[in-house]
Amino acid sequence: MEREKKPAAAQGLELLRTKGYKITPQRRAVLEALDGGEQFPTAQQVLEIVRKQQPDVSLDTVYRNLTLMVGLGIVHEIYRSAGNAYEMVEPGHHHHHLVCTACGKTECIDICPMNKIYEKEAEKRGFLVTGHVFEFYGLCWSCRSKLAKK
Amino acid sequence: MEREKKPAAAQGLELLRTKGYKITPQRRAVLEALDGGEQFPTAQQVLEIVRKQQPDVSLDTVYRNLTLMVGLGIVHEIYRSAGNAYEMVEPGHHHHHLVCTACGKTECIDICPMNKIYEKEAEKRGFLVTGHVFEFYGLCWSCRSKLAKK
DNA sequence: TTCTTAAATAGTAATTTTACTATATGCTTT
DNA sequence: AAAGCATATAGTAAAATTACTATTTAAGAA
Repeated sequence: MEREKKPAAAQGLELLRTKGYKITPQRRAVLEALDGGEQFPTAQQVLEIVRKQQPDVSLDTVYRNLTLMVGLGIVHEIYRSAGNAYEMVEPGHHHHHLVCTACGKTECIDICPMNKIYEKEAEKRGFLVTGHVFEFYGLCWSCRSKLAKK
Repeated sequence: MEREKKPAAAQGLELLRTKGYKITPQRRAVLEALDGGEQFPTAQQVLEIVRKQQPDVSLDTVYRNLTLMVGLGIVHEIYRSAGNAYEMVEPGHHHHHLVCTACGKTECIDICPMNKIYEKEAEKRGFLVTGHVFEFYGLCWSCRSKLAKK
């Protein structure tokens, strides 16, 4: 049964094409893995999903394309001590994350502090802002409970 | 000639002691390396500085202590594609950074968007915020010029 | 000071991420 | 449809980061 293509992956492909990047089966697969699969996969998990369809894809290719897509704003990268996570950027749903430093649990928070003032401040210094990272680190409910019991 | 101890490093040691962590020569050296040496050193660079005084210190020890200090808010970690950078947190000078994705150049920007509203929003979800990351990524003046010339 | 003990370390291994190179392939032009 | 070419890939190597274990050591108690 053919899986329906989600809009975010399609828009990602369109942007790649517009920017002059080639549309390869590997790139399609990476985008589809992010779109269809589980939330916040690591690079390894993306590779595993991709290999179900294309067994010969290399880890290097996954990393190279994730990095490219992060740079283009198609994909969001979440820094975590035990393996970074990736997430498809849903157009019109810009947001950030709560990351538990104990168990790695990651969830969205619909907040963003970015504004023109900040960008102008950077521009004054000759800096062209192409992206930003804003994440909360701390303890999720489950880990707070466990630590309190000690 | 005895080097004068800087206040930030001293406060870091004090916090470690308060929290029950042991004061080891390695921890002193890591703090002094961050305080005295060059700006935004990588873990490798911290190790090199530390080894000038204590040649047998292991890389593991440097990483372990940097991570500990980041968790305690003594040290700030800056995520960069080619090697993360570290910075002593100067009490009373909370700030964030501009990071050039082309050359890695890093500079401070005296801005922070964190506020009570955000923390309360996280608390509603059972999440205890212990830290946050807010960084700008883009191109510095020098790299913008080089890319324009192509 | 000496003793005790939990925490920290050095050394090493494992994992994650990035870099390199020869080959293959998507895209444009013919 | 075929050719040319710059880009992308697989495979591998290198570098950065995290984890593991036996030994050492800082800090409090006797």
